[in-house]
Amino acid sequence: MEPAFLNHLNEVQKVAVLQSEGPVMVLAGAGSGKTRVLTYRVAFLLSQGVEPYNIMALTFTNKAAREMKDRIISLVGDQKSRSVWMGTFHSVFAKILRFECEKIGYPNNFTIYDTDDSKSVLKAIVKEYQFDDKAYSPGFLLNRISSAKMNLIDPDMYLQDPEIQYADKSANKPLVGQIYKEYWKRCRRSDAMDFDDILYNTDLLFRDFPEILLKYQNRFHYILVDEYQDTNYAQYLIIRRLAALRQNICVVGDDAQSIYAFRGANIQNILNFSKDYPDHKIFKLEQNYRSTKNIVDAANSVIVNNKSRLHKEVWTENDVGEQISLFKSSNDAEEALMIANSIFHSRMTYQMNNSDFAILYRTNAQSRALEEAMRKLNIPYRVYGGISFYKRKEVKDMLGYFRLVVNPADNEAFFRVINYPTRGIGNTTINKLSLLATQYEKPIWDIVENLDKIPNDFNSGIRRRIGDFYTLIKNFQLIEEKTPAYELAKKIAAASGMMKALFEDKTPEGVSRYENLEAVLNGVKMYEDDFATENEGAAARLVDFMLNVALLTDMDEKDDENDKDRVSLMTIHAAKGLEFPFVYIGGLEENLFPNSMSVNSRAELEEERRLFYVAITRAMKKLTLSFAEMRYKWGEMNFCEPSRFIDEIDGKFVDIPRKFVQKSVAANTFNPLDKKEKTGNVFAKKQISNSAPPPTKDKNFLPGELAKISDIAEGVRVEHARFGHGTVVKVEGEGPNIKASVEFDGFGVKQLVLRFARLKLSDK
DNA sequence: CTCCTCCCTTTTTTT
DNA sequence: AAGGGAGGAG
Repeated sequence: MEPAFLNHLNEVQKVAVLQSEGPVMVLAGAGSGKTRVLTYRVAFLLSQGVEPYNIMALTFTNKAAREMKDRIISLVGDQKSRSVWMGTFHSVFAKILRFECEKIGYPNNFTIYDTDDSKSVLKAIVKEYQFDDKAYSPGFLLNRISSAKMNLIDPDMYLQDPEIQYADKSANKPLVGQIYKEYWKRCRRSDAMDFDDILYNTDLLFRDFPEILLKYQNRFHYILVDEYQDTNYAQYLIIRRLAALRQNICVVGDDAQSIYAFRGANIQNILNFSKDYPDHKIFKLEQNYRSTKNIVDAANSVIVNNKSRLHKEVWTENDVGEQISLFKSSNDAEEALMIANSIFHSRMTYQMNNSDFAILYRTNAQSRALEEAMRKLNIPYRVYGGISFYKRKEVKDMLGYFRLVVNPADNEAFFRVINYPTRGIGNTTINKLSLLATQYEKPIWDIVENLDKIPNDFNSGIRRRIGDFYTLIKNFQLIEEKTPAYELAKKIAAASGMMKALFEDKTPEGVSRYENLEAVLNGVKMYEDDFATENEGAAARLVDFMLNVALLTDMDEKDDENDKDRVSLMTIHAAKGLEFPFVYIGGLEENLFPNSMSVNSRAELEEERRLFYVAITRAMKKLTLSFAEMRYKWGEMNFCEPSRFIDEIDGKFVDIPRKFVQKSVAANTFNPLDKKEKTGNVFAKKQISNSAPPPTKDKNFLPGELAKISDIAEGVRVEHARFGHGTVVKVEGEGPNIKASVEFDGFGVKQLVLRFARLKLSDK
């Protein structure tokens, strides 16, 4: 008999859920309930008697996994749902590696290096080899290495591949392969895996050890993958291996929402599905339940501009709803205030909660101005992403101690804590130790451990200090296995001297840092409790906690139950999979969104457009777009052009105030080049003539009007609020910093920054 | 060895 | 705007 909860689904969703055996792909438009299908599928399987530990569900964030789990619990109960393997690719496979990695030469207390650790290793390599640190910046190298690993290319393959070598040589960076090899060696030596290694090594494990693969094939009878369009090659291959035996695999995805190509996501994975599983079934979910007709249609009108996409028609039976609003502001601070104001009023008018609102943006840096505005208007908010809790210095330091206790070979952890709090072991000493480690090809810890057996020139004072540090850490290493995580963490925190150092710092920052340390310890405690629930009361060790914490992001932080009613601020990437009644998208400007890094190729531009599509389709009831004419970047004010994406939305869905169009076109006259491009855009033209009469051509400006910057030229007569009338004698500078020297009648020559001067044209 | 100041780069998105 | 690195004083 079908469980009653299946009545919550529409016909297609239901069929997709009931098709529980064999390969299934669900292609689903935004808001059409794809996560719902996954959730109900798991619930359905459980209700049919499938054992929870036979199901693996991979999601994009830990938060998504947790929400799905809660939902399943509410459908079929706690007992049945608890031991479903649910989580991100990284967290699920890190867990498997913890059990199996000895096969591939890692101890099971391996460390997971985060991006900062990886960069720090790369920086050290470039420095030691005295390579050009401009050409070989850590960020660039990590990108290269990461792409290689995602495509399962190890250093030897990298060095032997003629195409890659040619590309690196042409880019004048022939040494990348060599650095990759050294980086690989050092990670191994430190018993450390970076994010990409988790996938690479999982694939390696399954590739080279068929008996292990078989074990997990027999373990996971049913495999479900969310956001399939964003999987990379390594993830694709792992899934294919695991599913090969039973072929009970269900993937859901939407090619129009693929926004992680920069992280190796490959749309090919969707196309390959049909080839890999000839017996597959495909279901298309095209009815949107989330958004108003206006929003759905506007999103469709944007995405048709992409050439590469699979055919899919998203439609809705929902109300037409309000038109999309467009805000124009003169700078980022004003934009933020407009948005904050609008939230304030909408919340009153429609009797909504703060949590019904979200502000989305392209880059994390944009959150600052928005936060200020929210504070000014006393609107509670939460920023997701940005500087995550686990990236703060004091938190990383504390975790550094934990890491070194759990894995003595972890060099990055060693560097981090050897002299913090300061214990008289300075850079010279650390460099010497580091050099010895490279010479002996050993972790630094081994050098420290055997300092009296190897020749060195440390004086007795330094030896004693190093010895003290060694003893401090060693004592904890010896009891790690037998001590529950929280108890050990508390001891380490106290003995390290960190608690004391920060407790004594009574500055506000110091107090907050101390609180952060307490939060870390609370985190250990909470983890220990969860671990006990999931493992029949077993006590978590610190090593378990560390594996988990390395893969947490602050998207995953649990919301404070008592303080949930906040406006959400996040990047569009982070907003994927979420929905809000009211959505604001800020910073719709050329070179910001689409980002200047992504306007050089069609593929990149199309990804930006998909990102815009994702942003639009987060909105349920009301969408507001916003752009500013000026914005701070790297501490400097810059002029901005409205984003081309605004023009791509069919004008009939957008509410453009009349005065606004005139002003906006006038602003564009500033840059003659851009104007040419704009008028060449049929969409733009049509939109403007649809919504407003053509703007007045203002060659014959009227005296008394505020002058446009382009009008200011040598010889022009102007009027200033304080200095009165005068003649422009010189114009210099560029963009926002254009200055004019004006000879005022009676005040002499003054230099004015035009964007502040508010000059009027004068006929006197 | 430690602490301070100045100068430099950095930001596109994330597990 | 802010954090990290280099360089100098104590």
